[in-house]
Amino acid sequence: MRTAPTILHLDMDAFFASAEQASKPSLRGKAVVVGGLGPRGVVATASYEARVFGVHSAMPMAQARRLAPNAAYLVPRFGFYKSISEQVMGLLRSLSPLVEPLSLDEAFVDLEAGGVAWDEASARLAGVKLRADIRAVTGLTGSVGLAASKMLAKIASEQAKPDGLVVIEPGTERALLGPMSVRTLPGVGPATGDHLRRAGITTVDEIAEAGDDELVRLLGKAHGHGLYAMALAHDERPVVAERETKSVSVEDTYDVDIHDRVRVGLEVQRLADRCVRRLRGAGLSGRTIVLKVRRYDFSTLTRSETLRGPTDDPAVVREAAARLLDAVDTTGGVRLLGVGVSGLADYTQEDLFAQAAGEERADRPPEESDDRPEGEPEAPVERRWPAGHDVRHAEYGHGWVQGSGLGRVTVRFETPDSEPGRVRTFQVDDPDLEPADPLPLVPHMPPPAPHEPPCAPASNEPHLPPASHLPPASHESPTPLGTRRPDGPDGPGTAVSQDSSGPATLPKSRSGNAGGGATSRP
DNA sequence: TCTGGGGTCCTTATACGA
DNA sequence: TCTGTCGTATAAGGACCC
Repeated sequence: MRTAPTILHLDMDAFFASAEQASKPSLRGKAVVVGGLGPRGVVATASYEARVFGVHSAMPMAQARRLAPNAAYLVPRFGFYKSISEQVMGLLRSLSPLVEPLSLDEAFVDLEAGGVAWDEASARLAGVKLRADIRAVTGLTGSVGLAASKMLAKIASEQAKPDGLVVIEPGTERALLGPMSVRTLPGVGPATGDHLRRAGITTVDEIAEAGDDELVRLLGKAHGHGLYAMALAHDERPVVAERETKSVSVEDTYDVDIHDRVRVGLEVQRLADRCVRRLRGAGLSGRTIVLKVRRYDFSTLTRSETLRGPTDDPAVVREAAARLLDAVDTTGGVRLLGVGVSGLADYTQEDLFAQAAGEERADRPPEESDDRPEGEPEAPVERRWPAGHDVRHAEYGHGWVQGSGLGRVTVRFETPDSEPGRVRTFQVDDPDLEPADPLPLVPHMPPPAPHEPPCAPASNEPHLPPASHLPPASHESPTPLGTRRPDGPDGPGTAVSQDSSGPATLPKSRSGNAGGGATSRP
């Protein structure tokens, strides 16, 4: 156990929702819910304003809509979040080479390995600077926990939320942890929590009192030993930078249960192809094919088959998945299907074929293109406008989809550094309207990373000057609410005019940030 | 109106060869 | 040679995490 709080845990605050608010001025200070919008969607992230209504992650979307009917409901844009995440991870890696990302919005950093911190004062300093850098580079806030172990650093960042920093000083861990709920400890979810409660254990102290043997008796060897150690604040897990992938899988939940057996078979084939595409994209192959079926009553079963050797051949995976499906009773309907591959190896069959037998590939079908059901005519390419996605209009410039339906799409025209914009409605097939990449959240980002997706160049739309033309601090909006751009009728009655007088949750100015957040590398 | 998607790890049962 | 045992692989399910 370390003697100084040199493990840092970063957790971005309501990440997806905050990113959307930063990207869309009209949503700042408002309830925003990001998640699946279909009839079976769940909440991925709710903004703090939405949490006031009781909305939280993993809640069914229908329930969220009942609790917060006036919130903005958006579909997740993972590419956008990933590009922000890469900026944040870059900042973390400037602190230490030992960074362990847990997800797009969370990571551990070993500050000692980076040489930037060895005692409490230096660790705190690194945490403070990190938070400032994140704010400057992304415009978003993150919470930081510092402690002598991973578990405690994570608990600290949880306490720091939102937008804070908490240090747990070595020596104070037991006293801090003792009165907390068992659910605080990593690995204790609803089931284990219930299990412990039935045994009369509800606090961390009570786990410690119960003893190692009792925990193992209740929860089994691995879980029991592990939990007992955690309760004593013993956690020696190292920060691990590189984790190798153990499995690759794809799954779909359908808006309505599928009853048609033929259709089930076709869906499984599609999923197998998608899975292989992902597998190949990662340069991997695998031996074990897994089929997952969730039935109408939510009962879930998996069937798996292990091949003699690893494959990344779509035909092989499709056939294995089809065999596995043969052994599953789907009467009553299925709500979810999934295909996965595990037992991964580090090469692709592509390589082997290329080496061994390059010629017999000719008769294989072109597998990349068959996501589309064959026989599908290509003509009726109904353009889809997912809520929250960026668009560009030839005349009105950059905006985002506020909603669509009945052949029309409603767009709000605003950019991360503009005032809240106005709303207009178009036909879904309006030729002047096209999908666009997200704009950067902060004016001219520090190092224009070469691998950055094509969201880099700021708008060249004449009505909305690029952010870099604006004065640094409080600028006048080129399109203040209420002023009109030339011509065009206003949006229809569906447009809700929004009061933006409330304080923005997110910082817009980058006052006094000399380095632009580009921290020096050690 | 219920309950996503992509993972990880653990437990238990079973088969099999030495 | 028969039987029990041990270790390993496989299969299935469950809990948990973000």
